[in-house]
Formats: sequence, C-alpha cells, structure tokens
Amino acid sequence: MEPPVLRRVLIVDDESSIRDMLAMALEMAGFEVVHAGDAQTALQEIASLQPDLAIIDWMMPKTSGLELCRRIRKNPDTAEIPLVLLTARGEEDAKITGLEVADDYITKPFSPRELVARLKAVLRRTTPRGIDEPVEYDGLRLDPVGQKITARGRSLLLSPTEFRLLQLFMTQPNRAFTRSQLLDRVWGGDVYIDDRTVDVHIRRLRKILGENHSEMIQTVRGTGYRFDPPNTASTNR
Amino acid sequence: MEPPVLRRVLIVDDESSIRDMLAMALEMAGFEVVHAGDAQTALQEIASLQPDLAIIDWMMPKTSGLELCRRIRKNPDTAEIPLVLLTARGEEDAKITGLEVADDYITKPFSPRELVARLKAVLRRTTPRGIDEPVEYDGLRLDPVGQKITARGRSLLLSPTEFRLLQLFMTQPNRAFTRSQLLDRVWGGDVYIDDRTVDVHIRRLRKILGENHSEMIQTVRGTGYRFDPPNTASTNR
DNA sequence: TCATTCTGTAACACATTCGTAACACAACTA
DNA sequence: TAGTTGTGTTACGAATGTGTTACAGAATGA
Repeated sequence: MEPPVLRRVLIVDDESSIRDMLAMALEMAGFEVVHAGDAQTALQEIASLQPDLAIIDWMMPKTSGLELCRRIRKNPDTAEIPLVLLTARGEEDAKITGLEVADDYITKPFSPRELVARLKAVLRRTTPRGIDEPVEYDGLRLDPVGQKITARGRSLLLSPTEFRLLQLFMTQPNRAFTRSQLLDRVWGGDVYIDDRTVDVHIRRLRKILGENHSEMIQTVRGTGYRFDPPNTASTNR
Repeated sequence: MEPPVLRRVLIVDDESSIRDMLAMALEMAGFEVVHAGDAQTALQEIASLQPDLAIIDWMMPKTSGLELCRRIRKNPDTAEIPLVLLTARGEEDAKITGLEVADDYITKPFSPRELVARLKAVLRRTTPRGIDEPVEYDGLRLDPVGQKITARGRSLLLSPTEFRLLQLFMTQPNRAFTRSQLLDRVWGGDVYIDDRTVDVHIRRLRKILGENHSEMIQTVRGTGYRFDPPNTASTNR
C-alpha cells in the first residue's frame, strides 16, 4: 500500500572515519544521513532534524553512548526515536545494559550489509512516527484522522492531491523530494504523468497557503521541493 | 476534572505466549488487562466487562479476527469499542480490509513502546466520553439511551439508518469516514450495497438537519464525510 | 554579458466526484 | 389488504479537480 519511505539516520560517533564509513554504506542503501561528533550536537540535531533512527557509539570521550540514549529517552519529544548502539566486540555488558534503553545493537566489526539489514529491521518494527498523529508547524496543523489541514484555526480548502502532497511534506519535513519521488508517493506508483505537473500543484498549494506559510515550501533547484518548518537551522551539508 | 483513568484492555489471541507478552507490556504502562483465547469467550468478556479497547489477532483458528470485529460492530452495545488488529508482516490485505472495520492495526513484530503509543493514540481519538453519555453540539443533542436526537429541544424525525449515521458522526466527531467505513459501521458488516447510497442518506440527513446544523456534516472530497462540530479549535497536546 | 536551463504562472480542456430528485420496491402498520 | 414510511438504485447536471501546454521570468554558468 505504502510506497517505500526514505529514512533519515543520525550517526553519532567521535571517530570521523567510522562516521564516513557508516554514512557511505547507508547512503548507498538509500538512507539520508546526518552526522554528529559528540552527544551535545547529537541532541541538537535530533531536536531540529527529527531523524527516523539514531546510531550511537557506546564508547565516546565525554558523554557515553548510554548516557546519550538516556537523555534522548527522557525528552518526550524524542523518546520514541529508535536507537541502535554501536559496540566493540567484548563489551558484553553493553549489550545487556544497552538493550534496556536502545532498540538494538551492532557489534564492530560488521559488514555494511548486516548493518543495513539490522537498521531496516528496527525501522520495520517501529512506528512510522505518528502516522495518524497530528503535526503542527507555525500554526499550520495537519490532522490525518480528520483529513483536514488548518491554518491558525481556519480550515484550508485543499483538493485531494494537494492534501496528500502537503501531508507528505509535513510528515517528512526538511527532506528534499525529486519530482518523480513526489509523483510516486502522492500520485501512486504506476502512473505515467509529466514531471511538470508537480510544479503546477506546488504552485496551487503555495497559493492556498498564502503569504505566511507558502515560504515553508522551498524549491530545490535542479532537484525538486522541500518543506522547511521555521526555527530549523538546517545546517547540514 | 477527570480522575486518572485506568483503561481496561481486552487481548484476543489464540497463542498464550503472545497474550502474556502483550499483557506484561500493557500492565507496565498502567493498563488493566483481560484475556480471551478465542472469539467466543471474547464476545462474552466484552459483554460483561466492557473493556475500553480490544486488541484482536487477525489470524485465529476458528473465527477470524475480522469476523470477530464485525460481530462486535454489529451489536449496538459494543459497536463503539475501539478495535486494534494484530497482523503479521506481509498480511497486507489485512491492513486494507481490516481498517474498514478496525480503528488501527499493529504489525508483528513490534516493540512494546510502539504498541503502547498506538493504543494511547487510538484511545485519545475514539473515546473521549462514555458511550451512554449524551452529546451536544450547538443545540443538537444525542441521547443514546433514549435513542433520540433533538435540535434546540425539538425532536428530529429520523429513520433508523439516519439515526445510526448521525449517532456515529456525533460520537466520533472530527474524523473522516470513507463510504465503505460508513457502510460497515452504520449498515453492518456483510451487506453489499453501492457506495453511492451513502451519499443519498447524507443528503437526507442534511435536509432534516436544516440550514443551521447541516453544515456540520462536511464532505471530504475524494474520501467521504466528516462531522465537524463548531468551535473546535482542537487545542490538544 | 549572453545563452541556456529551470521554475512560476495562467489558461484551457477534459475527467471525476458530488448533490439532487425521481422512482421502484421492501418493510411495516393499522 | 391498503396505505404509509424507509431504503437502494439510477440518471443527470453542477461543481470541482487535474494534466497539459505555452509563455514569462528567474537562476545558473561560461
């Protein structure tokens, strides 16, 4: 029913070589990757970018991986994010203590294929965050159950396609979609439609959103479009 | 102000190991748990214990989960109980067929955290009140015990179908229903009736409600209909 | 700067969905 | 039985949604 979703993964490790290795493997598997070198920036990235999953190294200089996990779980806004611990062989206690906070662990060394398989398994058994939970950015509110979008309390008159488009954007903010990805996910896989049609629907959506909110739909030149909620410093890449 | 409610959840599954696992997770989250190993006892438990929610396995030996859902919906006394289907991965059709009758589904395997989150979400949006309590929106009053609906004191002359339709809407406001969901819940599970019939009954209902109240029944283009009470700034969270 | 590519915008024709009324038959009542 | 009410189906017009095209304007790179 649902087309495959491109997931955003945060990698937290103090060694940049490992980060890069992980990133390459994950990007080849179709994940979007974000980095963090220490717990502090990790927390910031999580808050602003809302990744679908975080890979956290057990051994880190200042704050340990376990401690970072605990902090993430403590904040209700981030408590539901699946966490995967990265441990060296022999750190058996990590597996025991770690699994009480994290959702899975991976032992170094590991093959990229194994890594990807484990992540997918974790994601599969984790809720696609709030598939019917309401989302709100700057007064723009999506109510998936009621199939309704309101701007500062006033309900917007959206066509079905416009609704699905905006719904996709709002549930996957800060992520750039190509036109064909949008056609795939909003129109449904097997249609053959001109790419340019997306542009027209974006135009209509922006018009309905009006001055205030239309700025959240950014065009990514040469690629497609992206939904940027405010107060998101979006410092990656 | 409502006292903290301890919700009673009924688990229906033929495998006792899964029942126990579920029960443990739910009890830790503060739910009261009741078991049933088959559809027959499930129906008895529901009738006598009136749980706030039921988790039902899709695949069961004698009566299937779907069939059980339909029976629960068919009995007016139990029709409004939120139902969550438990499906194995790959049973895609279960999700599609199931969601016409159930309120949500959970795919095995799942994490306890996911389970609890989903249940809370379902409870949040389905049972804000007791089933027999009267509901009133803008002078439109539903009296479930007396099976009567009055508008500003004058009682409305509704046909049985119209009554059940409006009752469903008023007990589940702000929620969009597809035509087949409405057929399932208002007409009863196994009838084969044209979708368009729903439109006609909506029309009749609107006519009876008149200028003032008919606006509460909104059509959701491409989907179905929704009951929108006025003054609902929806400030939850 | 110019040339080229990409995106915004409006207008149009076609497709789809929905509202409405009319009708036939079923269910119920007296 | 005859009359009344309830219900499902159908048909058609109106309203709305959608894809395409054309052109203007903006961004990009040499």
